[in-house]
Amino acid sequence: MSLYVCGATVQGLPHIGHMRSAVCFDILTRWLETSGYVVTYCRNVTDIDDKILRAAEAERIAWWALAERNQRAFTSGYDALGCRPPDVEPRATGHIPEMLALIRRLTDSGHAYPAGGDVYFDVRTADGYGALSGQHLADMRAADDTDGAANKRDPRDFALWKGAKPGEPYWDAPWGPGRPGWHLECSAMSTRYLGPVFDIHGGGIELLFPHHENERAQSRAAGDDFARYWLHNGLVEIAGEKMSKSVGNVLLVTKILSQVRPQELRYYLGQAHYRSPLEYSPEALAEAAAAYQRIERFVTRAQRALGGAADAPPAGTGGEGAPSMPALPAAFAAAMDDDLAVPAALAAVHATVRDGNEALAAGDREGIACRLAQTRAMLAALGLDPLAPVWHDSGSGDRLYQAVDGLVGLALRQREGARGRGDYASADSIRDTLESIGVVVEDTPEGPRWELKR
RNA sequence: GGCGGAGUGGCCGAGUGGCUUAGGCAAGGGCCUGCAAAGCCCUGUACACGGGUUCGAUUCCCGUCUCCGCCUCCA
Repeated sequence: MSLYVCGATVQGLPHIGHMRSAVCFDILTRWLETSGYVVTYCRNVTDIDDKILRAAEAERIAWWALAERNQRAFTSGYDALGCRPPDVEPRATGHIPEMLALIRRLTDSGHAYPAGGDVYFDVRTADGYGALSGQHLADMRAADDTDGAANKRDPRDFALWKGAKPGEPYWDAPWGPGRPGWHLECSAMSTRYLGPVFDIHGGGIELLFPHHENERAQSRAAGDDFARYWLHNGLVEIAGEKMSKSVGNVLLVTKILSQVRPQELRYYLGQAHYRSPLEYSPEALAEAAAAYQRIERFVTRAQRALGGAADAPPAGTGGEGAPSMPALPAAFAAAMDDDLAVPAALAAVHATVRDGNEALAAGDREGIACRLAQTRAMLAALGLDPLAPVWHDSGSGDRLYQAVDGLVGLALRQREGARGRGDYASADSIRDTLESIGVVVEDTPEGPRWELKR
């Protein structure tokens, strides 16, 4: 199964809208793999465009340094949310020869024409232009396109190659120095890695027109069959408006991650159906975090009840263990098979968690083990296994944790002593003190437990 | 003006022609607990509005209103 997703134009820092797209397609690839497909996942990086040049100029740094820096920020965002890296992440500037070759095919076949240093795609020569997005050429508003409008045969024609203006970076080309048009980049890179026909092309819904329509038009005009299926994720909105750089209402990933843990943000972004718009609110984010914590608590309690030792992660978590697949509940699989109905799939997760909690209350080890395995398998398919290594720091924090655990243990022993004497005032005082420094105490049949307040 | 999507109970968010109480969060009651916490059980006003089809519509059809996206760079 081959998958191409439009990644970021690295003009700025990643916001949670970018992350939603990444999470949606990460869930898709995980589910395809869980279903037995071998997936080749390609997500591009647009590292040259007008906005990048402008931003670099404003910061007085090189455009490529700005692009590189922002790309790293995107990568850390994807990593933090447990999105597995694509198999290939091509950058536009690394594929100029492929792009020039594609333009050549289009000019040779009469679908493109050079004009004034640019090269344009002639949309009137494209069969079925508009079919993907349902647009009709006649009904479309003419773009008040700034550059090059005068050179176009038709106002709807779009640039495959943009002639360099003075001071702009450029690559040499038969039509004069310049740089590739945005739509062309994706056509060239997707077919370079996935072949002239591939299975799924994804991206945000705002890319449907003109970006994807144009990709499709030029690739098919060049003789490539191109994508078999198109998937578009809905946008994240704030106060009834889409979140975007151009609107100026972006919520940066780093900012949200100072409020919730990455796995909670992932749960939030992934819980709505991928095609639905997602209206952001701090309350909704907090609810998602609470819902995830409920699942997580079951997993940790079940682990503990079964004797603790962390077992191998279930299939699909990105671990390289043998894919010994625990049985996924049928309701979960059916939901995921139905156009990736994650909300319904999560209902199956919660039902299993409830069963598991009942098993815990009853001390039914077999029931606990079964529900734990099922829950983790389902969560792994969503990239949300609470025990997956991605969510846990390793190394540096351990000694500190040991020290804190020892100190808290000391306080808890004193509290147990007070409770044993019936001195509940002292016991509660100790509990309150611990809570005031962020340590939540919970009494269980096996003795007190503590964890950091979230 | 054209194209596409959406309006569901306090909130988020699924779904279906007549029992899905979807699920979660929040709220109230109960069990458990020294008290809590966690967990489990129970509980509530829902399907934008107006018509129509139907034995029956939140679910189908028509109309109206509102919102969002795209038609220009954008996950």
